[in-house]
Amino acid sequence: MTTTSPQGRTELLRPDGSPVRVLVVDDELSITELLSMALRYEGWQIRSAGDGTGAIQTAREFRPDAVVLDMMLPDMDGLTVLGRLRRELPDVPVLFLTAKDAVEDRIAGLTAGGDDYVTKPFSLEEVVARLRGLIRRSGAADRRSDSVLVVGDLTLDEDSHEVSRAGESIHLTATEFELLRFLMRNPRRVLSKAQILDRVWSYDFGGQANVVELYISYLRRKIDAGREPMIHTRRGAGYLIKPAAS
Amino acid sequence: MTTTSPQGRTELLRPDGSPVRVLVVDDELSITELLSMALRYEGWQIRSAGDGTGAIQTAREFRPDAVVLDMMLPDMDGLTVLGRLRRELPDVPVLFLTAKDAVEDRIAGLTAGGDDYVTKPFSLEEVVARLRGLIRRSGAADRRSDSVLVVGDLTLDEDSHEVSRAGESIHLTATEFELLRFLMRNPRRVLSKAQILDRVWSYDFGGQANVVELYISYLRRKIDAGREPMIHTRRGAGYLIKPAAS
DNA sequence: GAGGCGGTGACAGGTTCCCGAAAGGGTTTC
DNA sequence: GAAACCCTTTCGGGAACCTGTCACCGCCTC
Repeated sequence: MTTTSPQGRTELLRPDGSPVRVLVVDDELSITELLSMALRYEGWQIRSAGDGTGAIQTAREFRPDAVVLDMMLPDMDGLTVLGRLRRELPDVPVLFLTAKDAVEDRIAGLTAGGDDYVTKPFSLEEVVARLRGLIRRSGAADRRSDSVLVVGDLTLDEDSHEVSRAGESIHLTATEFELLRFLMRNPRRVLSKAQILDRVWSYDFGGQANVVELYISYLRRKIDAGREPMIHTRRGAGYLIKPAAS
Repeated sequence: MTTTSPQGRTELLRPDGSPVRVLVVDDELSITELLSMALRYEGWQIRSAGDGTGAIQTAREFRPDAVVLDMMLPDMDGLTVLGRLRRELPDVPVLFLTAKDAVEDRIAGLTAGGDDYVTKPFSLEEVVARLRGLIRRSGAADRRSDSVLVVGDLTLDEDSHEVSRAGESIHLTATEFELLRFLMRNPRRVLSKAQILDRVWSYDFGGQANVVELYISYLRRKIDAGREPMIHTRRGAGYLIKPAAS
């Protein structure tokens, strides 16, 4: 089932209409708070834990529909936590958080069971998108919620990462894709450069806000080139996307 | 739920009909008083605090629907206050106040959870508008309150910053937009130049009052040009906006 | 008809935005 | 392991745009 959130976007709901529940496990408070805020904003119900023991306990009574799990916890190994989680909740999908340089064989095979992972530092759009994918595929949310965003004659498929305008396929780089996804998930709403930076770039990105301008210009070249423009600047406010015919 | 206030404007209310509650936190008394007055005028119930400790205490018993939080407090770091606030009130949206030149990395990630910020010096219209947006989106107020102001055949969308008259789209600059928003939120009421200056321009604006006349003339050119005028002068009193056919 | 108020053109200064160029880092290919 | 390639980011110039001041004129009020 999908419905329209207070934000005006469609959100995932369980078949019974109650909000999706997500458990966030990380030992860094700043990370759990960042994630909790972002995921709550999706309309999901969030609990967090700071270590493996707490994670198992919380999982037992909270019965989440998905888990975000840092592989690096103070009290026990990520794989151990995973094992115990699986005993409690055999079918719950898990999104792993790993350090960028964490050896790949530690996480090799983890996605085999339908789980997924992202490396730190991550962007919130990425985490939200992967989590949505996991929940959708797990069947915890209604299947009718599909993965295609449509704004005017522009479509973006979150599953296949395919983008097309007026039937014509468009190739985007990873960053361009995430930027466009964020815009399209908030159509007709002005998004400030700060908001865009906060959602699309990694939380530790220290660079200039003008990467946003640059990537907007890339998107325009690929999406608006020679057509009625869909990406609009609101000077002093931000950017927004809307169907061309209006 | 929306209702009509004594001032004749529609205002946000909680689902149970009680007024929205807002906590204002700033160490400068002049700022908390300025904001308290402006927000009370919106029909909201206001409490204020001058430091982080007071903020947490007040939040605990006042249970606000939104918080205005200066990032620069005497006793503790803004992020610390935020963390403790979140523990008390996980879902309350926060509007941050930051110095214009406060480096962007201090506020990085803050908009991610759906929170927002304005830089000092701010205009009251801006603060009120953002706060309304936050409260609306948080679901604390009734969903029916939407983001579109309508006066006659003139509409203004606070989300997309779109303005149109008789279906025809009109492009406004940021200042023009805030001025029109203020007029449209007070239709059929004369607003003095002093009131307009106080609400639409920053509280430290030192310039001539004739910027108001200037911007009124800009608005007329864009909104009333070649049409039945909606913006009217009340000589010696101020300006007002009303539907053309009356 | 004098004085005050309001409207608007012209303009300067500042800000914001766009995008070319190029560097740095990572990945793929051979 | 080197070369080639792609992606991301920084830098910076130039253009476009926005804001507010000043000056002048016209209209309203008394």
